[in-house]
Amino acid sequence: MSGLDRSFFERSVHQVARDLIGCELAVGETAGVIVETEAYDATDPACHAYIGKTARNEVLFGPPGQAYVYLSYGIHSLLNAVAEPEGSAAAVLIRALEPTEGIELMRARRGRGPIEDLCSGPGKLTEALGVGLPLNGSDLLAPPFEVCERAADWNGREVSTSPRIGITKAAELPWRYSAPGSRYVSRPWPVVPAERAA
DNA sequence: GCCAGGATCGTCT
DNA sequence: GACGATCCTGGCG
Repeated sequence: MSGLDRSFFERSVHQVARDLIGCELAVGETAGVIVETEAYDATDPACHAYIGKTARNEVLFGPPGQAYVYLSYGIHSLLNAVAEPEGSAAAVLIRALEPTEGIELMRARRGRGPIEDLCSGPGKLTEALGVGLPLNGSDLLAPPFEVCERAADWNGREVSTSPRIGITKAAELPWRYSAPGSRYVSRPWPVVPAERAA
C-alpha cells in the first residue's frame, strides 16, 4: 500500500469522494479504511463555501489535499479532505471508517462499545483518531496524517451512492458514497431496487 | 428497538 | 441572537 499524491485530490470532488472509499486514513498511531464519504462543492447550498470565502472556510479555497476541520453543533469536529484545484472550493466529508490500527487507543478515547461504533460517524471518527480544530488547514499528505491507496482487494468492488445525511439544504443530492456491505457505515444505505444479485 | 430532546459554541446576520 | 455536514441518553413498548 502506498500513499496518495496531490494529484489524487486535484480532480472532481465527486471522483475523489468515490475513490477514497477503500483507502486507508491514518492519524498518528490510529488508522482505518474509509467506508463512507460525502461530496460538497461550491455550487451546493449545503457547502460551507457556498456563501463565499470567510475566515472559517478559507481552507476550502486553498490547495487540494489539505484537511478542513470545523466544529459542528459546538461539540464535534468534522474532518474533510479539500479537493479540486486551488481556487475551486470543494471538499469530501469523511463520514465513517473501518478501524484497522490503534483500536485500543480509539477505545480509550471513545469509551466502551462495539468496534463497529468506534468510527461509524463523522463526529465519532475524529474523536477516535484524535482530530481536532488545531489540525484545520494541515496537509493530509504529511504527518500526523497519511492516506494510502485502496488495497488490491477493494478494486472492482462497487461504491454505492445515496442522499446525504444530517443536512437540511440540498439533502436530496445523491452525493454520499459508501462501501456496500460494510458494517462500519454511519447508517445503512437506502434499499435500492434489486438490480443484479452478485 | 425506536424516538424525542438536550448538550454546547464558533460563525454569521 | 439563531443555527448547524452530530451524538448520546432516557423513556417507552
